Amino acid sequence: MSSSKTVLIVDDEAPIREMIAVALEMAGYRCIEAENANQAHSIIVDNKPDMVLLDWMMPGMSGVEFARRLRKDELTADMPIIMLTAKDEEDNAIKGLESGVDDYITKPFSPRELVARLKAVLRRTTPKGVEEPVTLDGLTLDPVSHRVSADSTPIDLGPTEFRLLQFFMTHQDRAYSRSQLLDMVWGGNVYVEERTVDVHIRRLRKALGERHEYLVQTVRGTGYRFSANVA
Amino acid sequence: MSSSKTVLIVDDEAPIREMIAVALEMAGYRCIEAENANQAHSIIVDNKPDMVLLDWMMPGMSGVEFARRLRKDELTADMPIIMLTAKDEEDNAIKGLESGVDDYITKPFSPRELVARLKAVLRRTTPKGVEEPVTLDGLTLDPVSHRVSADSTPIDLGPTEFRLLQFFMTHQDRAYSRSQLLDMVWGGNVYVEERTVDVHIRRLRKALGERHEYLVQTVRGTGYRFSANVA
DNA sequence: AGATTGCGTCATATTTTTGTAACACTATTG
DNA sequence: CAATAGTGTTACAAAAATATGACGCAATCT
Repeated sequence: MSSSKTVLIVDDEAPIREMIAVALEMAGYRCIEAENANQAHSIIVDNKPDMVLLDWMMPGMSGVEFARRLRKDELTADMPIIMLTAKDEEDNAIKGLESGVDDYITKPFSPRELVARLKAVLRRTTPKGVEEPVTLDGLTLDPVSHRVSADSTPIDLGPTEFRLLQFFMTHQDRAYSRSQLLDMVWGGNVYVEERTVDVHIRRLRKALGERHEYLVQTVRGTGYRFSANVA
Repeated sequence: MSSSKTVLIVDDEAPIREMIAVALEMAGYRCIEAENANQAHSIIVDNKPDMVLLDWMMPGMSGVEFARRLRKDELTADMPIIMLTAKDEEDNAIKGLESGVDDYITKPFSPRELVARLKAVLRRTTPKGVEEPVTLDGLTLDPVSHRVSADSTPIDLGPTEFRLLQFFMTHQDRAYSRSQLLDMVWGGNVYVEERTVDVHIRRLRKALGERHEYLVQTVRGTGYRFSANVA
C-alpha cells in the first residue's frame, strides 16, 4: 500500500489520545502519542511524523506556544499541525490559525470529521510529486496513468520494476549502489538480499527490450546507472 | 426524480434553515442542514452536496472564512457557494464575492428569488461533462437520464457502479488507488474496506460485459484505471 | 408487512510478484 | 592463463494482490 502516514497525537489526557489513536488507526494511519510539549518535541525530531495533532490546553507549554516554537525551527517549520480546541475556546482557534496552524477542530468531534480534516491538510501540504511524464530516447514513463511505453508501444512492468524505472528516469547519469537502490526503491526498512537488485535489474532490462536496455548500465564494483550515454 | 440536486443549508438558526429547506424542497431540491462550519464541513466531505447555502453570520467560524477554507482544499474547491447576508451587511457581500463565493442573497428574500439564484449558479458552475453524456467506444453514459448503454442496448447498473463508471469516464487514463476511489466515488471518508472497491469493480466489469470490460484495467500494486487503450 | 435491491464483508480461488539459490559468464588481477 | 570477484540468467516456491461467489443486513419499494 501507499506508505501510511504517521500522526503524532499530543494531549495530556491519555484516554483522549487513545480514542483518537483508535479512530486514526482504523482509517489506516500510524499513531505516536506524547503527553506534553517536551516529549512531543523529541518525538518529532526523532520519528519525523507526517503531522501533529495538538491539544490546545496542556499543562506546561500550551498548544499555541508549542506550535509557534515548531514554526520557528527550520527543521520543523513545515510540519502540518492540527489544533484541538474545546468548544468554549472556539475564538481562540482563530489565534491558533494565526500562529501558523494548518487547521483546527473543536472538541467534541466525530472520528469521521477528524479523519476528513486530516486528509485535507495532508493533501494540501504534501507537495504533489511532479506528475509529469518523463521521456528519454523514445522511452516514456507516465506516473499519472502509470504506464510505460517504448515508441508508443506499451511495456508491461511489475510494480517493483516500475518503481525502479521511475527512480532511474528521475535520477539519471548517476551510479547507485545496490544498497542505495534498495533504500530508494524498496523503502528504508526492508531486509532483502542485495543480489535481489540484480534480478530486478535483469527483469527491467528484459522488459525494456533490445531497443532500450542499454540505458540500464552496470557499474562494475559499484552498482548500476541509468543513462542515455554509453559508458 | 433521479437528477435532483442536493443543497446544504448552513445557518445557526434552525427556523431559518427550515424555511429555506421547505422552499427548496418545493422546488424539487434535496436538502441537508448544518448549524455550524464544522458540521457543514463533514457533511460536505461526506455527502458531496451539489451546492452550499452559507449564512454570513455564524458563531464560531464566519461564513466568509469557511468559504475560503473550502476553496483552499482541492476536494471542495469547486463547490458552488451562495452566501446569505443580512440587509445591513450588504457591503460585506462584496467581500464574500471576493473570497470566491458564487453569489449572494440579502435577507430577507423570497423563495422565488432564492430558487432563481440557485438555478443560475448551478447552471453556470455545473461543469460541462457532468451534464453531458459521455461516450467511449460505443459505451455511453448519460448523467441526465441516469442511463448507460452499450451500442444503444441499455446496461443495468447499481447506483454505486453508476457513480464509479461516471467517475471513470470523466477521469480516463489515470491510475487511482483504492483509497482515492473511495474518496471520490463513495464520498469522503466512509469506513469501508478497501477490498470493497474490488467487488464493485467486479460488478461493474460484469455489467459492462465482454464487449467493454477491457476498459476497466487493474494496475497491479496500485489500483485501477479506466482507459480505451490496452495496458 | 413482504419482497426486492443494493451494499459491504468474508472466505476461497487465481493470478502475479518477488526474493533466493544455483549455475553460467565475464572482466580483473597477478 | 588461471584464479577470483562481480554479474547475468533461470527456475522455483513463498508471499502478495486481485478476482470471484456467497451471505447477511439495511434501505427501498410494492
